[in-house]
Amino acid sequence: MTTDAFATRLLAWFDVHGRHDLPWQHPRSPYRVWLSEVMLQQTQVATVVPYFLRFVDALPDLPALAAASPDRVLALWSGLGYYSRARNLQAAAKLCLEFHGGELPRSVDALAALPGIGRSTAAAIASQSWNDRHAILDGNVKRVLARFHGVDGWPGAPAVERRLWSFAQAHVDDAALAPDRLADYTQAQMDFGATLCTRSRPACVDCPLQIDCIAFAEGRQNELPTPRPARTLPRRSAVLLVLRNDAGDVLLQRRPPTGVWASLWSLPQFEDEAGAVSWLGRHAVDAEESMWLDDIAHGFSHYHLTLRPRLHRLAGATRIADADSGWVTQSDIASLGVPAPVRTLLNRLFEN
DNA sequence: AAGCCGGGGTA
DNA sequence: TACCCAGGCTT
Repeated sequence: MTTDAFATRLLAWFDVHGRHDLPWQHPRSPYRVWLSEVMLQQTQVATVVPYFLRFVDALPDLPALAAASPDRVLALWSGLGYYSRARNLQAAAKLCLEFHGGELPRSVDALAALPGIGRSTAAAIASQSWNDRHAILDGNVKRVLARFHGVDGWPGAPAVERRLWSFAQAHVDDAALAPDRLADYTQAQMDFGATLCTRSRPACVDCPLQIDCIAFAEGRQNELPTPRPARTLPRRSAVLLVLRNDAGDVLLQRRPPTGVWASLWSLPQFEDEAGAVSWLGRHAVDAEESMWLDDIAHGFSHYHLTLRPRLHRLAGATRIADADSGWVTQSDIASLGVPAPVRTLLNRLFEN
């Protein structure tokens, strides 16, 4: 199983072609590795880099993260998506302060017991922070192993995923993989999948694993890994109320603690126009002027959403703010967690 | 096992 | 448009 020298060939490739200047590598601390790994869940490197730099500048260590207000953390996450990652991140920081002396725990099992850290992320943190010998299995590794070992079937299927984990474990257990190179090996797998063994048009001519790669031998590198089974996503629509008062401020509401965009600040949202009209009537809102703005198309992983914003300019003093809503200025919005399409809409609004 | 949870890059 | 990405949590 390990005679293919998978790990050592990958490391030799990494020394020449790997990425050695990512921001979380300099300096490389457990806190920065952890933050980067969570940000990188289902999110590409180029997207993460500016968010990572802003986050560590604002909250440079674990105690600072634990002590920050939840709204501050969500604001720093705003635009990255999957906001439960941010909530879990802070919850984990508080657990570390309470149970682990203010640091990340030193074992993968204790890491994986923290919210937001699963098996692969725990292994990535431990190997990169302390050179611990643990296998990772992220999207990159799944693709590389599916090709190298010729594994058929969608990697998201549990049976396929179990096979891929066993291959990943066998490679990391290779005695030829030096104990001081586990951090590099983890990074090498990610870099290899992200830059050479890419989803489309992999650079097989430059591949150090080519002679043992089953997909290449069978000419199936463009067919593996097997794509996810097709699914047609449902379409939904919603009406957003853009209320502006005399001062030009906009009314934002905190969203419910569960569901999409949980606990973020957004515009009042309704299933349809009737719901919006009813809400306006209940709050005795008297619009001086109103108009429909351009629709916003927004895609989620499980449905498509069309947002239909309706602008109302309100006359006179309107008192509809409470603990979960308030009138905000353009500069207020910068410090709040706001869904990306709503932030785009508000930025356009304030420019006019 | 399947559904939920964002946003952006890419072909 | 459709798919994928340094996944994990909930049911």
